[in-house]
Amino acid sequence: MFEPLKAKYFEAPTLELSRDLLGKILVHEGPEGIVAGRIVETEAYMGAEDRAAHSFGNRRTKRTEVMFGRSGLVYTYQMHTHTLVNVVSGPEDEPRAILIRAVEPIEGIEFMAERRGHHMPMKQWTNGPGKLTKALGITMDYNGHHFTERPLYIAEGEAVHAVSTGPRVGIGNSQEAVHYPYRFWESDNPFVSKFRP
DNA sequence: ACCCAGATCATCT
DNA sequence: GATGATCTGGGTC
Repeated sequence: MFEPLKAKYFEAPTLELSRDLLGKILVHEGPEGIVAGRIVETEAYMGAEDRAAHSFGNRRTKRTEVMFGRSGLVYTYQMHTHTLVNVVSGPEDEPRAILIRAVEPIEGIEFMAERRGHHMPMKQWTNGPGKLTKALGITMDYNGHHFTERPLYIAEGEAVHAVSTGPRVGIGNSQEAVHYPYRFWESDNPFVSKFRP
């Protein structure tokens, strides 16, 4: 089946890792069974110097604390009623993270359908950061977990065909950071999220 | 295009 | 202790 990647994998520079995570498999071995999705969209948040990052200016709160830890840790946070999941990146005390914005359903289709609602077309199950956490059953309980460990981990996958880059989504008030090309997605993949105008 | 659900945090009072 | 903003999604208009 799927095997977790080693901790060393997550030590790559943040932008490189954001690009490389495309095609990898996000796996959750939940109580009901295995659900997995192929990562097709990510966004890098570059820590102290990035106005769009929670950790801008090394802001350290209960929420951002895990971003200061070692690479490969799970950073989850709530956006209104939704949970969003990030991969912590960079050495300790460099509070960088990569937001997983979209995945392509691979395994456990029936569990995803159940959690997202059978009336919804498959394309809309996981094409957004709040949607994929719900589809895969990822909750705030995983904050501080490590992506090399079951039951929530990242595994080797199928290489991406082509990668596009562009500005990040939904960071309107972040001044100069608004235009940084820190969003990565697999070109023409139908499970990539819609840009928010 | 708007509305609202409501966790977390900064910035008030 | 209250308010306003946010890395969003679903429903409705």
